[in-house]
Amino acid sequence: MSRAEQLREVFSDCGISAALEVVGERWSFLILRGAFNGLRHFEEFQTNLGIARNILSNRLGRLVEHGILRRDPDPADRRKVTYRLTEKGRDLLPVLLSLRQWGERWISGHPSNPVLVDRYTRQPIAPMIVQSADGRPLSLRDMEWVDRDELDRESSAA
Amino acid sequence: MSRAEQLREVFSDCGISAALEVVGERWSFLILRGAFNGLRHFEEFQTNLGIARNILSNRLGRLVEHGILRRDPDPADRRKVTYRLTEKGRDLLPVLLSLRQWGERWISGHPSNPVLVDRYTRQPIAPMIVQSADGRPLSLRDMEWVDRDELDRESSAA
DNA sequence: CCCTTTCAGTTGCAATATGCAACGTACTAG
DNA sequence: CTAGTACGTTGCATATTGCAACTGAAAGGG
Repeated sequence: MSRAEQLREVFSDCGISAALEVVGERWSFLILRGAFNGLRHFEEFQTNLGIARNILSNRLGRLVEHGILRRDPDPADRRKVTYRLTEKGRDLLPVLLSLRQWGERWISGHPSNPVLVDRYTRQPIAPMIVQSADGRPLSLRDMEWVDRDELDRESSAA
Repeated sequence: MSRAEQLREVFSDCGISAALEVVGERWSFLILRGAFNGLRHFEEFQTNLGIARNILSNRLGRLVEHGILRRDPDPADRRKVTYRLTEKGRDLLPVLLSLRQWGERWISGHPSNPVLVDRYTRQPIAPMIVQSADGRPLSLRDMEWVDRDELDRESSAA
């Protein structure tokens, strides 16, 4: 095992590096965004994203491997292949929306199109926020990083 | 709107690609994770992440350029440089936490260390979820992608 | 059936990005 | 004055990405 691989091993204890191993490559998020917006087929992804065909092929394959997309032949047209989100893939929505809202606020400076709305009230969804276990919004100064063992000791001491 | 029109509209304008321009490169998220966990100095990032020095230098520079980190000389030791999150950087916390929680749930399979807790209740923060404007949790089938102009027409028609 | 087009890739090669080890420069500690 | 620390930079090797052309299977039309 190389030094780089060792380090990756050590830090894969953090969910972020674990997640990035799977969806951290270039184009992965944009492909997922496409999938959330209803893209299904290779040619749709390719023309809409403008991604190189070999890279698209590679990324779709990897997302399928990791169980984020499901790859099914189209029964109506046997040339076509349908890629769709699995539950694991759909569960990435908070990540995509957080990223999108941040980009809207700090980079592009205006809301994106299309808008994700509550189907019934027709209101756009709320900004993604960090909340306490009982649902209060928290800002960074209301929070603290605590070592897991330390936290266990605290609660057993109480 | 026809399906073809939908597809044309899907990528016209999206905060995700804007955000990825800035924080989408390899290591950027891990550097930010480090910053949120209290890393301040070049050598700290380097030894903790195991990232190559030239890449670290490049990424820190880019994050500073984009106003996500602030770079200050240390007044006590003029060899040292302090990198710290700006408000723009701190506002990436929902992205980092969503990603982390997804990685914990679907990849690593267990909670990461350290834990982010409510400073006062000592409870770990809640999972990141998508909510309606009035705070109800929403699942994907409660939501819908709508074109902005279309949404405006809906509300003026009502 | 034959010809053309569509779909989902693959291949070869050029351009970028990343990784590693060694080096440089400024500063600090002793 | 010397050794060590902090923050990089440089040169070179490897890996990833991008592009254009090509393939093969399967419609679709006449």
